Amino acid sequence: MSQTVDRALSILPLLAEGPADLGQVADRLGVHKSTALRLLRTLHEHGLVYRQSDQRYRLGARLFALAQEAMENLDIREIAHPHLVRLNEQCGHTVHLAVYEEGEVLYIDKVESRYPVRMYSRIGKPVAITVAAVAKLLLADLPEAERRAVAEKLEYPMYTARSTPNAPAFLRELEKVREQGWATDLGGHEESINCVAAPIRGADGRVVAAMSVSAPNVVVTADELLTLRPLVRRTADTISGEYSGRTPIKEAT
Amino acid sequence: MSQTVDRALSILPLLAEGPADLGQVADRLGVHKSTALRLLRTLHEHGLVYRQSDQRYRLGARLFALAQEAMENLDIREIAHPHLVRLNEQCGHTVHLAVYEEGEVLYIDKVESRYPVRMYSRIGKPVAITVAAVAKLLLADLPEAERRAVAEKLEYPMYTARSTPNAPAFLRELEKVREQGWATDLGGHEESINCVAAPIRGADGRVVAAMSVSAPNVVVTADELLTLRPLVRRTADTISGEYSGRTPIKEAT
DNA sequence: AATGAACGTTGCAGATAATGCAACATGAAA
DNA sequence: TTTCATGTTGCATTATCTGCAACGTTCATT
Repeated sequence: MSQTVDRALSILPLLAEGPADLGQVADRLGVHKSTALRLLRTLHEHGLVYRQSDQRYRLGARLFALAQEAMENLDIREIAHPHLVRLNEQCGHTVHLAVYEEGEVLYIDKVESRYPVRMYSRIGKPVAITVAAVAKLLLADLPEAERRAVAEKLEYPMYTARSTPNAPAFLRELEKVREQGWATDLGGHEESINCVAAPIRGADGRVVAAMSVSAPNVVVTADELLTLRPLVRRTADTISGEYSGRTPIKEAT
Repeated sequence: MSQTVDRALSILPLLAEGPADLGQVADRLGVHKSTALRLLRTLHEHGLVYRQSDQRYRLGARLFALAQEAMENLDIREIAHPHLVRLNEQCGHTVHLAVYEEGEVLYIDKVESRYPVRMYSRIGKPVAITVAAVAKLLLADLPEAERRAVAEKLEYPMYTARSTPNAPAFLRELEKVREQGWATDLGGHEESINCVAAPIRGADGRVVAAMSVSAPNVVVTADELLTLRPLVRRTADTISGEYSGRTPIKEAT
């Protein structure tokens, strides 16, 4: 809707792929170098873009700070966190919290069981939307039309033999999930990992978030993991209750 | 340098404080509502801004994804990570990796010892720059003039009685750190936590990152922690060597 | 050492594209 | 219902962005 801003913002995903110099940016934007320069300068002033020692541009530090603040402002995350921790203490496995937003599902919290490996690589990162248990719950709650639209537009990578293969299969799965009110991912993303998930609902009954417990086959079998379903569900319901009761009046000045 | 883009980008930090409606955004930008609307729409199309159910705007999901990708593209992080893990295995304590960027110091990696508590609240978040051991190392390496300028502009919050109180004290500390080539934070941020840090240098000798080991008093005394200094330093030097040797030719197409 | 290429940078004139206005639409409150 | 607040659209004005061409630098090559 605003050409200049549109161009400027298009630079960000471009730089996300890796550092680029002025010429490359200008080319990929389809504008003159001087134009690209001025856009980059503006992005730079706002800290969204950084100029490294070799003169090339890459994404800047302010971006992290913004993402952090945004994350911390999410009401659900704040409310849910202690419950996720408690659940983790009870069952010992990894616990996730995820939300849906315009075609994407992303983890906004995670409590890990054992290994502290690369935790940051997950939170904030888009979820494998076609297979993750939390994604199924979040998508299953969308209005029929939107659900269809999203499902059609997705890609269906076969992470494993059990991955959801295509849109029709996905929609069927969503329908099932919708009816039963919980979801699983049994080796659909990584061969040896299973998950059970439950929805967190707002006051109006709409699903506002979803949480899951994940564990590798070597620790517990899928069947054993499924015995946790009532516990997961109870936790989710507790969070739902707390979230619904709350009046989030926050008058920013 | 570009007014339109400048205005649009100013919306982001504004929304980072919390959700806001059209009127509030327009007011704080000092522009007409219609203008603000069009800017917000453009931000929205790029996923940087999300419109929640109550019509108010808040920061969007794409921001997280961008921050993620940006982080994963940092060469130093990639190179350093395995070494951080190894160090963690050897000493058992929390290990941090941080970089400096235009007035800010931020953690870009972390390997935690025990509790998986709120790891995400740290990575990507600006560091307590006036007290953190890694921050001292990074700032100590700046050219005299810039170091002064940064030090003058900082705030000096007294987290504890041992926090750096003001700019002169900070500059003295930086001078000391600069000479000795390592740094500590002994209860300057949180009363019971101590850190030892060492610099990671590029081929030209400039400090490109800093790493530290942190542990609470209850686990090891400050003196005990300081015995780890050689180990930390050796690890940092190893990373330095690996980072310098590398030719980072990455022709993005 | 000198030449040339590649890249980043600046000033300028023209024209596109952003702005504010005013009117309309919508929905909530009185 | 009326009223108020908020979001939205079309349009004329003009401020703002664009592309050009020339200049400055740096680096590699001859």
